[in-house]
Amino acid sequence: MARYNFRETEAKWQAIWQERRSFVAVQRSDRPKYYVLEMFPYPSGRLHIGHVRNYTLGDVVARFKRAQGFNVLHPMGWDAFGLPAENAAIAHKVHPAVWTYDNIRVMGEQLRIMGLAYDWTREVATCAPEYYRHEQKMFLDFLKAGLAYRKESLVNWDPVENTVLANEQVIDGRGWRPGAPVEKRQLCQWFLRITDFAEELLDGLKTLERWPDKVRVMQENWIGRSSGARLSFRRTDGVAEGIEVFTTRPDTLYGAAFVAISPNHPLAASLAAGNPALAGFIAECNRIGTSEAAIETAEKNGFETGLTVRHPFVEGAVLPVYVANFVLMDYGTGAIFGCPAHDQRDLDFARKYGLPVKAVVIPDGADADAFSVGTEAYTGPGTLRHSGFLDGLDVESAKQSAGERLEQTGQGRRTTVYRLRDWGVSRQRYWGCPIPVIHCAECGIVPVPDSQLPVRLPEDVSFDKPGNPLEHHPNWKHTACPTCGKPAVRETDTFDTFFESSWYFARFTSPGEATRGFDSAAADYWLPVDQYIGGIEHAVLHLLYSRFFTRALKRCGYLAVEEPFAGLMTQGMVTHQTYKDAEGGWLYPEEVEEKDGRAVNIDTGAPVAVGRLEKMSKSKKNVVGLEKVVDAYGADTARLLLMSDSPPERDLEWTESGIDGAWRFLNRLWRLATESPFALPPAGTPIPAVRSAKAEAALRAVHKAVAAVTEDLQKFHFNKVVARIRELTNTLAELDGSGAGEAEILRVGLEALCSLIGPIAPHIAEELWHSLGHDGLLADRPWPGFDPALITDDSVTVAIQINGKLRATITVARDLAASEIERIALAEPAVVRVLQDKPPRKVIVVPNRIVNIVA
RNA sequence: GCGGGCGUGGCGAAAUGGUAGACGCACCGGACUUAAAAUCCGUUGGCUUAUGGCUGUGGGGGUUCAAGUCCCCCCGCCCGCACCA
Repeated sequence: MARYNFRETEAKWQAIWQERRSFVAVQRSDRPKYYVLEMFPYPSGRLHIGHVRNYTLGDVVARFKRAQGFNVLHPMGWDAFGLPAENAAIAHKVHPAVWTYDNIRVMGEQLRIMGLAYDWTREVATCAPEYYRHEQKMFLDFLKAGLAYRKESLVNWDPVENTVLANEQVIDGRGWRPGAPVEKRQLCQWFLRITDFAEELLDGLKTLERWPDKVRVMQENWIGRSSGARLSFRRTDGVAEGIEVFTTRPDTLYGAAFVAISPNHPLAASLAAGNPALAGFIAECNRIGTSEAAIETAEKNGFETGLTVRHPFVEGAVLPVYVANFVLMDYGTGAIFGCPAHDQRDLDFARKYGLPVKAVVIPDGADADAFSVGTEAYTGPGTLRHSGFLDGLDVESAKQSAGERLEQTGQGRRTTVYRLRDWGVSRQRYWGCPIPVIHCAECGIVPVPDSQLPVRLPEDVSFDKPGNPLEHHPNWKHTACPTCGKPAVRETDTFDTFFESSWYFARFTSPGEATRGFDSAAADYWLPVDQYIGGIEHAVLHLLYSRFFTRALKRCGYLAVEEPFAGLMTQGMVTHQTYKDAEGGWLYPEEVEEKDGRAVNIDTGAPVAVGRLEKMSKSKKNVVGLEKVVDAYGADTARLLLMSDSPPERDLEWTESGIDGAWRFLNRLWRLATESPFALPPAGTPIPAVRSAKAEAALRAVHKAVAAVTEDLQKFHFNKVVARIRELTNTLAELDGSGAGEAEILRVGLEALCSLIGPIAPHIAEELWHSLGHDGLLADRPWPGFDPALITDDSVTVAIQINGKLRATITVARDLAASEIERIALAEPAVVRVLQDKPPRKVIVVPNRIVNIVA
């Protein structure tokens, strides 16, 4: 018999699925809907095998849910705007659009050979005007709703990419993609008012029960809610305007020793105008920058301004005002009061500048007068002392009470602040969606009227000069003001590319919709996405932006849901060993072979250093090409390995032996179905009532496997699914046809195996299903059920322990009375031997499971 | 510093508080073969005086008839955030 010919088989079934439109989704009410989505890729070039784990995970879910009777939507598209296209344009003199669409074509082909059950009729590319025109409209709606605004502010500037980055896109002081240190620049930029939703976005996390805790925590931290009070310190120099600070510890106000403002605080700037020394100090602070390394090593420095302010509660008491380098302008009010005894940073500062340290929170059990703070601030619980009206209160009550007093005296109010900043969406680049506004000298900022949408990117564009090509374009930006008709200039900034990915999941519900981004009825039918799958790296970026965007769209009447993704799975990376030659250069896996237990260069024989497991990436050359694997083993084999061994959220190591093992298994399954040593009865032959013990056990194994695989698929325990399928295959392989019913049960078992492995290895499953004599598609078959009576055995193995140690096992009838089990257990030779005639002190019998004898 | 996660054979991993190591990879032995590949069968946590015994889930304690699993303390690794007032 011929080996399994995966090349022919996979191509054949892919063609049939396409021809029969098997995975084209239709809105219908007779089945519950299920929307499964993988984070769509940026078309950057070619996919390697590591990329497709994500898509395979989604595909297994999609195919399983479809078999279970859900109306499944499983679309795919391209997050097609982005800087790499422009960099390629600069490096290779190729137009970004050409480069992008080339990559889409190549990567689309790659996805197709994996046999993924996508509804390709819904494919979208976000760089198409038919797509981005709708987000221009959304932006204008946001503008009307007050959710978009323009302001000048200090922003993150990436000097390599020559563009602004949002806070979320700066990691450790560096740009999120190329990793260049980010600078601060004062620029006029468009922002989306994500902070309007800070509370909702935080509260909404609680409803996302099918999200990993890790992601929820990360978003929680990013939004960063703190409750406290704002209060204004009155100046002693008669200036009416006070210094407003935010604090989470109003209870410690009696321990206040100073007030400090940020070097970027407006007051600091105005004071510096008449004070060269202060101006120098501020310049020094800004020079050091905000990078992590700089912050780590920077000493706490302050500059005494000479200003003093009045204590809010203590008549006559005054505090000095400093400019301090550790006070951030963009958190709270850009000013703090310092309570050295109960804040480590304030303590360090106070010690350095000789400020008083007065403990006002006394730990329970400590002597209020003797308690003092040395080099470590006390931040724990306790009782308020030396604190006027707060004396005797605990910390929580004192916060309350101090807040109330501030409100009563008109000096402040209790409030909540967030770490979250508004989302800056302006980018100074070409390959993005143009921001649809016009700057008119007379009328100011004028939205582009709907009738003039989309604002298309010009096709004739030059990348000769550094900076924004739209800015340099000879005529694109020149236009007439829609309001007054006079010459005006287009906005030349484009949107952050996270704009496109913030609503594509809604576009997929009605991708042909021409008047709006999507049809509301379609969005309301399909959304939220029931299962979203992607990398953890978007925990705060894309996943937070999308949650905000969905709420903003709801406010503007586009759709009804608030949370776009009801379930989220963050898959681990695919890793591979790394190889380096003597010069420290990376080598591809195919350049390395093993010889006498050592890794050597396949051409030169030179020794190769085997490095640690790392995420597959082009830069480390530890990638395995997708076509290479599919050519040698087929898509099913690759899919099987990607689902085996590791649970989805953990990393998966790609190895040659792993792919061999997966390939061996598929061939074993193939042989079992096509080369059985005894003839299978025709499809539909009933299983005889009288059957051999072996046949009976096999039948039960089939039902148990169906039950277990169904449950494990539901829980996304795909590695266990594969184990169950292998187990059943092993059991069926032991049938030799000698006993009554074996042939019928082998057929039933093989049919079940087709169904069970269908979501993972769909091509071979279809082929075997067909070869077993079925005409229809396995993909159209309902998920198999099981007989509950057959998944429990009539006899059970009961473990017998003495003092918790296993001494024997006995096989008894299921649900045998405890007293009977105890009698049998005590008669076991091993038990008798260990007990040596001494009567047991106690016997615990857990029916059908275990007996523990306490001797 | 704060937050989250993890720690089980040579490796990837299983295990509603109830027989630790399912399933696989690798290794070793055997069958088939002139030979190899492929395939099939078998062994494989460690120690041991071996049809048995002891021991074993990062370390230490605790709860329980029974702990990889629950509780407390400690160690190590990974990830995220971080001058956040």
